[in-house]
Amino acid sequence: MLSFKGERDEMLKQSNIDQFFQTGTTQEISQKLLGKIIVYHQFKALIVETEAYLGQNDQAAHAFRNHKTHRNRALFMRPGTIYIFSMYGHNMLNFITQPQGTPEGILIRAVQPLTGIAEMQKQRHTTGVNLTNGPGKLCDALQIPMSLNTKMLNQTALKLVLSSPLNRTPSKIGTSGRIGVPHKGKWTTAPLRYFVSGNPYVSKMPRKSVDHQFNGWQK
DNA sequence: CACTGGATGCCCT
DNA sequence: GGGCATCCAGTGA
Repeated sequence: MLSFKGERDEMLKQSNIDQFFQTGTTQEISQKLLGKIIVYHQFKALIVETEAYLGQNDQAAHAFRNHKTHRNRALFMRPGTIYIFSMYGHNMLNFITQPQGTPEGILIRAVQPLTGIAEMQKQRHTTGVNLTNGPGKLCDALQIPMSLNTKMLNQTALKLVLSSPLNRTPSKIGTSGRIGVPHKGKWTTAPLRYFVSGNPYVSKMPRKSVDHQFNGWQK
């Protein structure tokens, strides 16, 4: 009985996650993720850069031509599923969007650390923006393991916080083609990468265009 | 700052 | 055995 309210709250949160990841296009959800918070154990960080991958028609997506293997099976699961794959020895964190069976997802490319920064520095053997300004770097910094692949967000230690006083709103959302997608025609140039304009933790953000006062967030 | 090449682990053919 | 949704240190302006 005592746990009833707690369980109800958990179910509410879960249906919020479901809603969030299947309301709107994957491009729209990618932009809504900017300023939301990832929590993993003692680590908290703001999402500042995302990329949309659009399923079976997208030449750059792992699910291109409805390609399904053991490695990418998470893509075909429920919205809010965690998809992690490793490449060149680095883990990459993705969230699944759209109803089950539609293999679209969002790659988290960069975050701005909020808590656990000392531990991140120890883990990464570096400081500053290099802690988390890339998809492999942020998984290393937050120590996100492959074992979370195919798990649901918020059902393990890895949470996504959709509404909190710590969430921020970008002053301006920048777009570009996705990184590392060469020679794929319109899928190379399509503006499917989204970032908080002026945030120093965005990958390849020129030092010159950094907003030193607000890091690209609304006040 | 822009560009380069080597290291790297794991999945797939 | 190849390819990759990367990272880093090195070079040369």
